[in-house]
Parts: sequence; C-alpha cells; structure tokens
Amino acid sequence: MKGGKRHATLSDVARSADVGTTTVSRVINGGAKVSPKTLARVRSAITELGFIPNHAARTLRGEQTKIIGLIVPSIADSFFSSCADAIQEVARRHGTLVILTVTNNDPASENATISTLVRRTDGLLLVPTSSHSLELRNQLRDISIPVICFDRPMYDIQIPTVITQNFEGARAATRHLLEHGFRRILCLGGESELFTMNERVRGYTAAMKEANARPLIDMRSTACDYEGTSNAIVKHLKGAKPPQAIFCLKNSTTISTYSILQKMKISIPSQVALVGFDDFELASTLRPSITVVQQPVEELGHTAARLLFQRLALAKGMPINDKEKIKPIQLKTRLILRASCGCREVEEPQSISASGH
Amino acid sequence: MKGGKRHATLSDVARSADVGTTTVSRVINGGAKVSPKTLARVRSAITELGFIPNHAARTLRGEQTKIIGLIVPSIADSFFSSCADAIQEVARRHGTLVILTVTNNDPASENATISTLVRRTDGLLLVPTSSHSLELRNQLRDISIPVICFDRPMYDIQIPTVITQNFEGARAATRHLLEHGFRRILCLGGESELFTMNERVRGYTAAMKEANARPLIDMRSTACDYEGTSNAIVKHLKGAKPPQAIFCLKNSTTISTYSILQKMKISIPSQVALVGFDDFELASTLRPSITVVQQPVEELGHTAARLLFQRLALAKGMPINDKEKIKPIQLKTRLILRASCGCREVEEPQSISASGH
DNA sequence: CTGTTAGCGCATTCAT
DNA sequence: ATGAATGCGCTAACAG
Repeated sequence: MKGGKRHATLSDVARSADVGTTTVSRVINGGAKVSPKTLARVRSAITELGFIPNHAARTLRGEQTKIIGLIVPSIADSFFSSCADAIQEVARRHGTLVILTVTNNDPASENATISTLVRRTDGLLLVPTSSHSLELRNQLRDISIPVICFDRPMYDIQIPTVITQNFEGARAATRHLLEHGFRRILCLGGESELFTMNERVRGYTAAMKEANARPLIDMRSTACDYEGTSNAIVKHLKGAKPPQAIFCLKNSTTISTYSILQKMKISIPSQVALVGFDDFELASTLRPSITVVQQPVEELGHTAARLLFQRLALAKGMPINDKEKIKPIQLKTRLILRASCGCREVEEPQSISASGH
Repeated sequence: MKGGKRHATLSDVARSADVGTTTVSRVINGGAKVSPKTLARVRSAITELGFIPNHAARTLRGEQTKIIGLIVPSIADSFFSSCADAIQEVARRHGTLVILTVTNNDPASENATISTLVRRTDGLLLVPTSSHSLELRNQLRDISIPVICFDRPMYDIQIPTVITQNFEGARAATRHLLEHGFRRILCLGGESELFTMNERVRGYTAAMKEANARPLIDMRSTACDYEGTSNAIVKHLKGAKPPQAIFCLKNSTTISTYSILQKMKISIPSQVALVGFDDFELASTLRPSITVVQQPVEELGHTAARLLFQRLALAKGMPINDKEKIKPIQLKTRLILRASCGCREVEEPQSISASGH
C-alpha cells in the first residue's frame, strides 16, 4: 500500500505488548536484561505490527548513522567503480550503508558535497580533487567525523591515507622499456595537477635520469582527449628523433594512443613500443596485448574502508590521537608484461582470408 | 578538530542572534516573513557559528530524507556504473543523495537491502534480481515509498519501470546476421533466469524463425565464464554443421568469445562472424572491431531517476493513482555496425571520432 | 528485570 | 513580524 497507514512506532509496540518503551528498546537492541517471556511477547508484537525502528530518531539521539560517505571524481570510471564495489562490500559487512557522490574533480562540488555529508554520515572516504587545496584542508580540519583519503593524499594535514605506488610503478615501467633498449621514450597524457599523474611522471623521470636518457614529457591539456593525443603523437613521430616507445600516464590515453598508432599503421611494438599505467579489461585481449602497470584496485577500496571502520570503532572508545604521524599506506603496483612492450612474440594476427561464408 | 566541540544548533543561533528559534527556522528555510534586519542578523550568526541544520531532526519531524536508494546487481559492471553515474547526476540536481547498494543478484541480499532502505530513503531505484519473485513482489507492495524498476521489470505488480528494447535489439542483430547470409547462428551465453537475457533470446529466436532458420541456443550456466564459453565454442565448432556466426547475449560473453576465437586462430568474420549485445569501450578499437547492440545506458539511468523524482513531487500533493495501468518505458537500442559481422573491411582504419563513452 | 521521564534538534501551531 | 510551547521516535538515566 503506497502511502498507507503510518508506520508502527516503538510505543505502539510497547502498548501492544503491554510493556514499557524501554523494554521494547532493549529488545530491539539485542534483548539483554529482558525476561524470556516478555522478550517473546515483545518480539511477536514487533513482527505483528511490522515495526521497524525509525532511523532518524536514533540518529537524533546521538547514535551512529550507520552511513558512510564515498566521494569520488567519477563513478563511470572503472577504476573508481571497482573501488566503490570493494568499499560497499566492506561497509555491508559492518551493517553500514554507503552514500555515493561524485565530484567530477570540481573543488566547488567537492566542498559542497563534504558539507552535506558531514552531518549525515559517520565517516568519509574521499578522493581529493586537489592534494594542495588550502580550502579543502581547512574544511577537513574542522570536520567532526573521521575522513580517509584514498588514491590521492592531502598535503600538510594528518589524514589516514591509502594510495598506490604510482612513482614506483611508473619507474618500473620506464626501466623496463629502457631495458628493451629504447632510449627515446615519450611520456604522454594525464592531468598535470593530479597527484597520481605527478607521481607517475616523477617515476618516469627518475628512471630516465638513472639511465642518462633525456625525459620527454607531453602532458599538455590537449593531450587528454583523443584529438589532443592524436596531434601530440603525430607531432612527436614527425620529429627528427621520433620516440621509440610511449609510456602513457593513464588508461584513456593508453587506449587512444593504441588506436591512433593502429590507425597510422605504426606497428606495435616493432616501430613504437607501448606501456600504459593502469590495467583494463581488454588489455590482454587486444592484438598486440598491452603491457601495463596494474594497480590493486580492490585492495585500495578494501583498505580504505577498513581503515575508516577502524577509526569508527576507536572513536567510540578512546579519542583519536592525532598527534601521531600518519604515514600513507602505499599499495604495491605490478608491471604486467604483455606484447606491446616487446616482451612477447606479437600474437599471431588473425588470418584475413576473404574466404566466403 | 576531530571530535571537537558540539555542532551549533538552531537554538544556539537563536540565542546568538537574539531571536526565537522560530525565526531562525524561517531563515534557513527561505527567510520568508522575516524582516530584512533580523534576516541579516540571523544569517551572520549562522555563518559565524558554522551552523548546519541537523538532518536527522528534520527527518524526524516528518520531512523528506533527501536520500534515494539505488539497488543494483553490481557496481563494478560498467553498465550499472554508467547508470549510477546518470542517476547520481539527476539526484544531485534535486538536492538529493544516493545510497548505493549491490545485491550480486542475490534475492536474500536484495530483500534485506530493501528493508533497510525503506525507512531511510524517500524512494528506491531498483534492478530486481528476479522479475517473478513472489516474495519481492509482496515486499514491494507493502512499501511506503515510491519504487522505480529499471533494466528489468517486475511482473504482476504495477510499478513504474524503464527498460531497454532487449527483444528488438536482439532481433535486429540476428536479422542483420541473416542478411549477411548466415543461417547457422549460435546464440551464446547469459543467465537464463534474467529478464534481459530471456528477451534477447526471444528476439534472436523470432528473427531465426522469421527466416526459417533453426535457432541454436546455448545458455548453459557453464557458458557464463571464460572456461565454459570456451568449451561451448569448441564443441559447437567441432560439430558437423558448425555455426557461421555467433550472437553473444552479453558483454562478458562477447569478450570471451572474441578472445577464444582469436586464440583458436579462427578468423572473424570470415570464418565465424560475431555480434554482441551491449557496447563496450574498446569494441571499436579491437581488430576486427565488434558489431554490437548498443543500449542507451545514460538515458536509462536518467529516465529512471526522473521518473522517481516525478513520483516524489506528486507524492507531496495528491496521492498517487495506482489504479492506472503503468506501461514500462522502453528505450530504443541501436545496432552499431562494425567489422565483426562482416560489414566493414576488417583491417581498415577506424574513423577518427572518439569512442562513445 | 521493568517502567517513568527527559531530552536529542527541528518545524510548527497558536499566540502575541 | 516574532516567539513560546509542543512533539516527531527513540535511548538512557534513574528509579522501582
């Protein structure tokens, strides 16, 4: 019945079971200190009336909301949706719901979202739009609920954080390309203002310098979409000393680059080798398959969520000691060797026989 | 300051601004019937104290929760995460938050989730695990908040629903393969208990029968993962009359099939043509690119969410007329012709336009 | 073991 | 235009 009779309340149950409201409250909270008889009576009254505790009232009384907030740049992005999946899973095990919000990497939206969420959740899992933002830092400082950052940290503020080894992953990838003998390696794509991208660039640069190779980085904003990537690649390949390999800083750039090279009939890896940061479902299915730096996405979500619930559990008892230095948890990345870097025989291309149907 | 001083309340503001609580309440609710002077005074007090209305209290007073519940089988699945993205967007425009829950297609989990959500949200967007479940039907009947189903309908109960044209899409795909001259078309993959899969099979079958071709369907549960799909394909191809084309009922099957055929060195489409249901990011990048039935994912989410907010708006005023027959909204699917069906030259470069998503 | 009572923070009559 | 008082449903003292 849509909009039917009003929901039964605790006192309805009390009246029906002929007990006090306290007793009912005890029953719905575990039934401790209630005689078996009354317990049974109350329980049957509860089911009879279809009573469900009013959550708002509980919250008003100062209980936990049993909701956490998840703030990500995008949920359509498979990286974050996988994180969300893991987080949801952990939350469910803790009897907690997850409010999903997306910022689109917009600080204003992020700010507003956090404000809304603070009063309505027990804690926050946040992918900060900017690691430097003073405003965000201040906002987080004044927040009364635990916040965990993941994927990207916040600087100059002690917040539990879990990230992946962007630097190490990128360095390993670049080193690998260098080991293949490539010296002119183009580092392509990515938003230069993002922590993750900067770390990856740092890793790339470190590896290049180790090898006395000249870093060649192209992160111009135009390189973010297909068109921009295309222009960039054309430009670099037309140069006097065209790159022998390309290291893509993120998923979408890898994919764009891959199809652009294909379109240009530039063979991978024999003419230009390719390694991408961040694995994706079809990376192993494409021909050639694509070598990538893989991030432990589920683990990232799980760890962040667990950290939050840990805080939440602590918060009940002793107050949190914010004095202690909090070091970000860094999860390991893995270099997945496939064909595009030159490691494997390029998989047998499909026979393109035009034989009839 | 973690766990610092208690949040300012409405009466704190009232005291600070030297007015009554009523006035403050008026101010935060639009400021009607308040003199400009007091309004300004109260406003400054509000910002000064950093007052944010307590949401639980409002809800307790009978207001809306300004939260809707989203119940999907999985959020890691790009289909549902794209839906979620669209839904989140619409919700945000309505000043409403979204609680994300996943069922993993488990009815028990779904049941529990709905119960939890009913008392804590204004409405629900649901992808039902089963279109037939009596239990779910009863649960939905007794629910006091609006529910919208999407992607899959519920039978024998009037619930606003928005789905895509699975039947028509599959029929069009199959017809297309038939037009290419293929007669032995294998319909592969998919969970037979799901509405969407059944519709697609129906569409496939209808097209086959139209053409007097013998339907060949393999939906055994073993065909759901890579291994199972592999076995199924091998079996069918070894047969006396091997299929000339394969129509995959869902994304993951398409991808598995694609890579299995590749591994078997069976050329697509010259030896076996391939069409999949549901588009995916790299379908156009693979060589050969894959012809698919594309669903309007964003539109699905948008429409479902809009429908819900429409109901929510109505609910305030006149009661909903549940007597009226509610027909599911059916969104159109599109057949995206690429190379794997035989429509394009196999290895010709793809167009320069960026991919769909 | 069990009941009575007093708020949690807010929106809302009903006065003024 | 404004304020005092009431109660939403629940939990937690504090009695019995």
